[in-house]
Amino acid sequence: MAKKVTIATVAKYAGVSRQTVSNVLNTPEVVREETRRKVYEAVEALGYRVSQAARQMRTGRSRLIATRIESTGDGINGSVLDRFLHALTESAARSGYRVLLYTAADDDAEIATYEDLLGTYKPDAFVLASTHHRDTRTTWLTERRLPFVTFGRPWDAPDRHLWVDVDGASGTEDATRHLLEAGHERIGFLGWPAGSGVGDDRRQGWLRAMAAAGQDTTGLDHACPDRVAEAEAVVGELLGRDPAPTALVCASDSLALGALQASRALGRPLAVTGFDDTPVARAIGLTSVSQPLEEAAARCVRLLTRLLDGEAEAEESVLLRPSLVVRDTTYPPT
Amino acid sequence: MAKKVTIATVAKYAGVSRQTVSNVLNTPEVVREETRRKVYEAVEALGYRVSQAARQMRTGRSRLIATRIESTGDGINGSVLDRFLHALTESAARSGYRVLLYTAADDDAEIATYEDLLGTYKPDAFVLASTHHRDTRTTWLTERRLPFVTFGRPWDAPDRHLWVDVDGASGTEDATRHLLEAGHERIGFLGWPAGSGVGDDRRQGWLRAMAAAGQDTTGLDHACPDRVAEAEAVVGELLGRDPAPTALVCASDSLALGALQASRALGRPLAVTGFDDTPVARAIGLTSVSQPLEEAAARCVRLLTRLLDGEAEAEESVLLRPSLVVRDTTYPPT
DNA sequence: TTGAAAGCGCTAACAC
DNA sequence: GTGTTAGCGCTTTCAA
Repeated sequence: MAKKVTIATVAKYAGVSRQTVSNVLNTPEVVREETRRKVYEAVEALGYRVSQAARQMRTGRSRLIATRIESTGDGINGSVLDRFLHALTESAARSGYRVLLYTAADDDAEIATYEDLLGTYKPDAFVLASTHHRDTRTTWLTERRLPFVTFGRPWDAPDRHLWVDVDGASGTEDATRHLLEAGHERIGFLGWPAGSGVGDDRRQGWLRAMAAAGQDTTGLDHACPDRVAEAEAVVGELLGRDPAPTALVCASDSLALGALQASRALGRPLAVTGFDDTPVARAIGLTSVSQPLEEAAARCVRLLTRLLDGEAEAEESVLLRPSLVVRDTTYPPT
Repeated sequence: MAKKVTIATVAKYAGVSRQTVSNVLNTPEVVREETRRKVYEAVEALGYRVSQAARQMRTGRSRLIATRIESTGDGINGSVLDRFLHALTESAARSGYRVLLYTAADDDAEIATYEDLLGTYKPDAFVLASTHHRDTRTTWLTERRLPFVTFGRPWDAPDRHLWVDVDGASGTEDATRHLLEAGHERIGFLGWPAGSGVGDDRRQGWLRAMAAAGQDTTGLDHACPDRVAEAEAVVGELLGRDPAPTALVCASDSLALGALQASRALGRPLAVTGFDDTPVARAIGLTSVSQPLEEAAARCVRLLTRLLDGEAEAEESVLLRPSLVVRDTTYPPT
């Protein structure tokens, strides 16, 4: 292992004092051009890197962003958070931060983890995903004035915290409009049971588009848990009705996959759209709403760095527009 | 923000010296029972947590394990690494370590990241996934005597580093045997082009099982890139031949999904097995080989902690057996 | 067993 | 513009 190269090594090599090196690194504008160059050369030649631990002891900042990695759950939709996490890691690195991972079974466990982390690794900020009604995590963090951003709106109140989210309603609205343009009229919605922020939001988009087109939606709004098998059952029953919907806007790719399987099993054509543009959608050629996850992650990091640099107040939460990825399995109306 | 509680606060509260507190925390057996209890109480009451930064300055150990988060790629198989990462985070936490994330486009970029990370955050160890032929990362780390484990065998040589892996051949062997027992004889294999360690390993299992059953495999070994669409095309062509295979062991769920779609599109029954038991397999009822990822992650952490505690030499790499998850879509032979 | 002293590498204050 | 001093919180000597 190469011997340690500290700020003192660099100073000696460059023929300046330790402090000057520190200055060059942290407030370069305060050092004379030539000195600065000498120091940079020394840093380069020696392969010097600031020790985070030492820096943290002085500044109290760890340049660490902590976030939770979720258990994949259904797994089809889970991949969305994984892609977000990947993008977050990349964005954070670009801003000089690293992502520290933790797991937690529920909100309480997560809060306990905050306490532990804050005492030990002292992350500068948290990124929370999967916000939900009555989210205790955000209130806990807010009360302690800890910097954080959520990927997902606060669904309860016009909360006093920063967030980044994707406009789900706009996504399902696009999907519905796409089906309307293809000539469909009886377009159903398959979502999750009412009460979830995300799910209800996606339902709104469908309602909006249908209303705009002057279509009646009675008897077309359906819900079931986010599992393929259940969706298949529900849709199977649906297709037996008269009149049956000719198209279905789904709140997730899992539901959409179930719907598609039901329609195939019964040999009854059904146009289906999903949500999240997961690998499965790509694989089976399903039209789906795609979230701009890279953009979302980048915005989270940006919000956070501003917040940490004290330029906070000016910043505002962000609502991004998703896009519809059209694939050709969507059957024409019969 | 609660005021800082340091080791000194605890010492005062417990009525002992600072050093005693440190002893209780690091080498409890050296402190008298009663004193120890007092200190623990103080720690509890004050909610004290050791500062990692300070500890690291003294000990040089960060209690950080660094690992790469990959871009989801195909996404169907990508979920395997995500589940592994989740499990790794959990296992690491149980051993008092946290997982630090980074991204890298290729081996060289990854090595550059090692240098950066080692200079700044000083992770105690690395976990590398997706090992491949001519892996420059492992040699780089080995040369510098940096602690690491790979999830995936070193495919080139009987390398001098620790690894944990899952026996892919055993998995496909089980799958093949399962199909044989169901009465199939012309069982094909659909894998990746020769040259990938993982892919070739999985092919071996199929060969082994077929040989054991006295089945001829000529003309039954197929390969294509790991994408659903390509698999669908390949299998579509295959089913047109005479005689066509009645069953297909696939090296991944992506390939299996493609195969299934081809068989459905043509209305030609085909029994298919996949690999990795991804969410998609679960969703569409595909029989698939499941990797024990939690176990694999736990073994990685265990190997690493031993290594870091100096009990290294005794440790050995681990080859785990996967299990076959049988689902009922597997058609009977015709 | 417990306590005192030193120092890990860095940066914020202040002096030069 | 540059150098000196101090100390962040901890653990590792060494002495009591």
